[in-house]
Amino acid sequence: MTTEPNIATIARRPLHMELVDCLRDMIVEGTLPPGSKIPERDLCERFGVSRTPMREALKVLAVEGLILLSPNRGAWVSKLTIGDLEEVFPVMGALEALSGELACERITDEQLADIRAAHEEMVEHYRAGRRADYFRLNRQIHHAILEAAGNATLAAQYRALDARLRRARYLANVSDRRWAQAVAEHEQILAALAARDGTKLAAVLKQHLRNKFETVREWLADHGER
Amino acid sequence: MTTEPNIATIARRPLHMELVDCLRDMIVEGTLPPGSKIPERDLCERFGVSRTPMREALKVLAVEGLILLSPNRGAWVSKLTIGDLEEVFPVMGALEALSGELACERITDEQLADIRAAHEEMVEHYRAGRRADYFRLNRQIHHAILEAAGNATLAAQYRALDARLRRARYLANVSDRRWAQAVAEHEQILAALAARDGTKLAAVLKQHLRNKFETVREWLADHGER
DNA sequence: AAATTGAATTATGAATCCATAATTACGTCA
DNA sequence: TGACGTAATTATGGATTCATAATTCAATTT
Repeated sequence: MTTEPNIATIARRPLHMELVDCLRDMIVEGTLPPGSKIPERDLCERFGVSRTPMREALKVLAVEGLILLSPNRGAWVSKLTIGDLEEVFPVMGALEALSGELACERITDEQLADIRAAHEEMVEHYRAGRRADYFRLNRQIHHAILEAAGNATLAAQYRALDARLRRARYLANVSDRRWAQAVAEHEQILAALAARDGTKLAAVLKQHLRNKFETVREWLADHGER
Repeated sequence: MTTEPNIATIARRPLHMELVDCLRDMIVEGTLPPGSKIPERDLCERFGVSRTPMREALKVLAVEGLILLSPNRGAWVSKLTIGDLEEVFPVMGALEALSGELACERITDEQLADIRAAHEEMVEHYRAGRRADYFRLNRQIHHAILEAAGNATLAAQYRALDARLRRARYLANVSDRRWAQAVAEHEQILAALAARDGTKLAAVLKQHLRNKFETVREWLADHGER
């Protein structure tokens, strides 16, 4: 929300914010694997900070849903179960659809051009089989659509959920068939955006999301966290 | 998410959680008015706690969006502007619609009966002009629908946004016209739920939400926080 | 009189310390 | 050998302390 303390400030970021970003990355990238206990003291030593900012950071990550705090027992990295997945999917679907509708109302030609460029580059990476680069551009495109929707509240909500899934998406390798399908969907996404067809875009994005979810679901079923 | 530390624990709640709940209420009820600075030290004395748990609580509330932290400058209660409102509305609308659809898929006859009972009581309060009691039951009904939807992720997201608006809804007096309209909509909500008509319920809930928003918007326009 | 500088005050950020709950390790007994 | 109970250890929750950034306010200058 919009409460600005009177004066714009340049101050350096507090330690706990720095820690939140570091820890979030560590969780998303699997350095801190799901279900593992978070060794508060060890982390403090590793980062060279005292427990106070670390504890503040853990409180923040708990609200974001990435870790779970148990009174007097410490912090655990939250697991992602198939059940969780089935809960998160409809919520993200609703948000994703909304982002598509809003983006079509508001996107500028310039923003569209940027997305188109990223799309072309992404397709190149797909053709060359460069998974990591593909994923980077993919993320960038979805981020840009969210940006074009021009709704900070929506973006924040979406990103919070996305972070919880990204851990699994990070590990799950898409099959060739699903990958091809995803690229085809991206073509449709671009077309709908260009036509400013919000209803269409919402539908495509939702389908695209389902694709992602199936990938994660299969991975979870195999590498089973229960 | 579902990570349970191995053993279920009965332990007493940490202080900072207690504080989060207290402060959230104080903000929602206007004891800490929007835009005001939060006097950390004073609050610590008032509650008889040290600064450590208080600061942890402030971090949590900042993630929830109820307060705004400025490095080295302290915490302010976030304001709600009309611009914020227009951002939050579509997001809540999407979540509200989803909750309606899911509730229709899953609600049990027993849950429906409870909601019907609450509805009857609420209508009584409306007829008698008891605003406070009406609001309490109203909130209870919406809570029950969210419960019936059986999606904890959805519920958490919705409640976070709702808390940010409740401050204004708390103060804004609905006009007689809007109040009557709201009650009429609640009749429709009940009917759609009973018929398990998810599409219909989603539409009604969304319209109902718009009603609420217009009330808040008018109040904001008058008692203008910009 | 208004504005600017600098000292005094106050509040925040972070580290350390202490009490207590939880876990682990060990020893005893069935 | 295995289960139980108790002591030792460890980790967490909370209070306190210290350093530093921000604010206040008075004094000086224009």
